[in-house]
This record gives sequence, structure tokens and C-alpha cells, in this order.
Amino acid sequence: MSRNYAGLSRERIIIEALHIIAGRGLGGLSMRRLGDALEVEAMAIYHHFPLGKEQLFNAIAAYVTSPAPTGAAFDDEDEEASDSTEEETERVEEELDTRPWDVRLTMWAEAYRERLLAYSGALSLLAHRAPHTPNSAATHALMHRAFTEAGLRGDDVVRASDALHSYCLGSVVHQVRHSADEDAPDEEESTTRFTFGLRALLRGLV
Amino acid sequence: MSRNYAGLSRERIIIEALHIIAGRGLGGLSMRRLGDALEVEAMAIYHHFPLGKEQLFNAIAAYVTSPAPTGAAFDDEDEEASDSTEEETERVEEELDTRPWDVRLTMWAEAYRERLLAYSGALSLLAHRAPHTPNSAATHALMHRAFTEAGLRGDDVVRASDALHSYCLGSVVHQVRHSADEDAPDEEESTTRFTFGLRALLRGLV
DNA sequence: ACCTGAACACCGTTCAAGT
DNA sequence: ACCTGAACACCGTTCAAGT
Repeated sequence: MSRNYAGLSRERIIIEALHIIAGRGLGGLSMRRLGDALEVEAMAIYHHFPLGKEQLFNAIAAYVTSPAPTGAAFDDEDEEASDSTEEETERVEEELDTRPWDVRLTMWAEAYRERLLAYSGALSLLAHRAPHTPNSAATHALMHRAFTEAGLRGDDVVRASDALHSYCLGSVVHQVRHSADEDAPDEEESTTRFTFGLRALLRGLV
Repeated sequence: MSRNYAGLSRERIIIEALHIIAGRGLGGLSMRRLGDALEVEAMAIYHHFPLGKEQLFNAIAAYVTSPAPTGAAFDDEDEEASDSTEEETERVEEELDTRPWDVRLTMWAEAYRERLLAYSGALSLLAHRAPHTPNSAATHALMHRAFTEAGLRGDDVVRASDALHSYCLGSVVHQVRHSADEDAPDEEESTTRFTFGLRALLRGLV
């Protein structure tokens, strides 16, 4: 066929890439296979990601670590974050969240974990990438407020935030890493373990 | 040249692979490049890793997560762990370690972290691999003793072990992930943060 | 602007062959 | 047992061209 008005977009490409990753693993994602899935020649992808697969990986990493339905977080550095994406702010009105600090952090941690688990096939992309997204700034602010409210001061605030972030990420990596073990815990027990450690960490942190 | 008595071995291959990974990243490791570095045709590697690159990756993951100078931990599943590798047991005499449980866990955590940082280029290999090594059993026993000594009982012992493992792994991933940030903390501060979170976790766990 | 199609250098792996 | 060398299918990316 001569011409293909595929209506390609960065978001479509990323989502299709995540399908392939979920099905065949990260190693199973090739530009040609991705093109096939999008019903387009592989080279069409380069129009949306001119820097190639590495740029696509960055965008996937940003997408995976950003909360669900806001669509623009996965645009990467060379594109100014469009400041007009506050449709469906949903829980950015969390500034007026009056729940205790530990409840807010626990909610964040559980949501972060769920998202990482949902895209566990892309986990290894996160080992060397920490893309700047609108969401990462919001998370930073959320943690700063919560730990300050908990009584921490000075450098301890960022240290506690780092520890919480590390624990959540590590817990998911640990779970995925051992998911093929013959004595791997079921989903419920995995969640129990996550919560157990999370509570311990928050208790010890303040 | 007709014949090459290269004296190839699994360990030499793994170490050379880790050099390449350190220098050019995981994506820069190809069988052909690895062969060049070993001064051998790429296909010679298949004699030592008949299942190919995937098997090599597993062996690297085992090597990276096993303590330093014992040489046989990276043999993978299809090779029975040779039971004659107790030369230089060094700290396996830890059974008669009389230091407090938290000191022993802290020492383990710091050593584990150091090793992961030393091979940080291979970190993403650990996201989907948890190879069985002699060392993983030893670690499990060490943690079980320590947390039992700390007063934990039943399922909480393994939950605490998981939490500690998760935190250490996550802390390294978090550090490496952000090492390219313009405001990344220096090495000393990174260690301070690790210790801060580790102490908090151990305090909260018991 | 958006996509195609041929081309190039490189890759993992198989296989028959050499010693 | 250990390594070579040619071959095959596949890959990422460039580039000129089409609309």
C-alpha cells in the first residue's frame, strides 16, 4: 500500500511497546516488531523518537514511573513539559489532604508499588534511568511535607524520602526477581511482606 | 593463526564481560566484542556457555551477588555446586560470631551494597534473575539467626529478611539511577543516606 | 509533517570442520 | 575437549524518496 495514515503518537508507541515487553520481555522488543504491532514500517517510529531506541526507553521509563491517566509525563527532556496538563488533577489537590503523614506516605507507597508491578517487565529500564517528570516533583513535595510533619528536620527529610523510595523500588525488584522461584510467595503474602517492611521503615524513620 | 589455546574459562569470560559492561554499559556487551577482548573467536564462548548469552547473563548475575574471592558461586544450575570450595571461608566462620545481631546485619548490608555498587553496570540483570548460589543459602541462614536473636518469631523472620534485602537492593538501584542527576549526592552522602535508612529499618523491624 | 523502502553495519546462534 | 570460520536470520539506524 502506498500511504499509511497510521495516526502514530508517542503515547500509542509507548503503550504498544509495553504490550510487547509484557508478552515477550524487554529483549523481545525490537523496532521492527514494534512497527508490526503498530501496523507501520519500523522506521516510522523514528519520526516520533528521532534519537531512536534509547529515547524510547527513556520515555517508557518516564511513563512507568508516572501515575496512571495523565498523558504527558512521558515526554522527555527535549520537549518542554507542556504546562497545560492539569486536566484530571485527581490527587494533586492532595495539598489539602488532612490525613496523617504516615497514611499519606503509605498511600503513595502502595500506589507506586502497584504501578511498578503492573509494568514489571520494564523494571530493568529503571536501573539506569530516573527521568524528570512533573510527577517526580510532586512526589518530592509530598514526601517533604509528610516527613516534616512527622518531625524530621534538615537533611534527615531528604534522607528519609530516599529511604522510602529505595525500599519501595527494592521491594518490587526483589519480588519480581524471585517470582520464578519454586517457593515464591503468592500475591497476598507479597503484599503482606511489603506492608510489614513499610510500616517498620516508617516507624524507625521518625 | 590456526589454533588458539586461549585457556578460556567461565570465570575469565565473566570477568572480561564485567569489564566491558563497566566500560560501555550492558548494551555494549556483545558476544563478538567479548570474544575480541578474550582474544578468541566469539563462537568459542559457546563452548563454555552452551545456552548462549542468556546463560552468560545468569552467570554474571550469580557472580555479582556472591561475595568476592570464592570462585565457584557463578556456576549455574546445570552444574552441581562443587562441594569442595571451602578454601578461604573467611567469614563463614560467622557461626561463631558473637557480635550483636544488628552489628552482624549491618556488616552484611554494607558488604552487599559495596558489591552491588562495584558492578553497578550489571544491576539491571538482577531485576529478573535471582540465581541460586551457595552464598544465598548462607545469607538466608545468617538473617534467620540474627532476626530470631532480635526476638522475631514465625513469618516475621522471613518478612524482616525480605525487607532488609529489598532495602539494600533498592538503595543501590536508587543511587545508580540518580547518579547522572546534576544534583546527585556525592559518595559520602550516599553512604550516609544508606546507613540512615538501614538503621531506621532495623530499629523499626524489631 | 508523516511515512516508506532499500541499504549498511552489526548482532546472536548453528553447524561442519579443524586439532 | 576446545576452538575456528562461514553462514543465516535478525537487528538498529541512515538516507533519499514519496505524499
